[in-house]
Amino acid sequence: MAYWLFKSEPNVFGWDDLVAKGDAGEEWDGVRNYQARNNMREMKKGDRGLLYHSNIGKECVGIVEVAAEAHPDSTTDDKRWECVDIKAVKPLKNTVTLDQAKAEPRLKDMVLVNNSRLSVQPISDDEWKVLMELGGVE
DNA sequence: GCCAACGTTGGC
DNA sequence: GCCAACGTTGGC
Repeated sequence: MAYWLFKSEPNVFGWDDLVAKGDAGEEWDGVRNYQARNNMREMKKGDRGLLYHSNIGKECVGIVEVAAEAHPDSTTDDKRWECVDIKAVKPLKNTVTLDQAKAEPRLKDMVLVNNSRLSVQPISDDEWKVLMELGGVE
């Protein structure tokens, strides 16, 4: 199983909004970045990820799951853009802030720390374990 | 609100 | 195919 990190601005679409969507989840549309799109194409149904709040909070807030694999982005007719559906699994007991990630030596290679602008990022198995530990998830 | 970093666009 | 200019993102 692969792990991913999804970024969003909570005042636009945040964790609470995703939770409100329930098991149906939400189409992660609007991504107009090739790297992010390529990452989404790699996703398999059932892959896990974290939702990260940018600007406000700057923290990972909860665990999400890929509910549907890449399909055309319904918000555009441009064939280049695809997106996946994700749903909320459960919130982290402790949110993991960007400062914590930066301060954690085992996360020094995390994409979030080095390229905070990429909106959909891969997380390695090792990084995931550290994040779960920091997040208070057994 | 500012500005640095990055990605994309378009002229050559 | 290169690179300057531009727009956007996101941390501060």
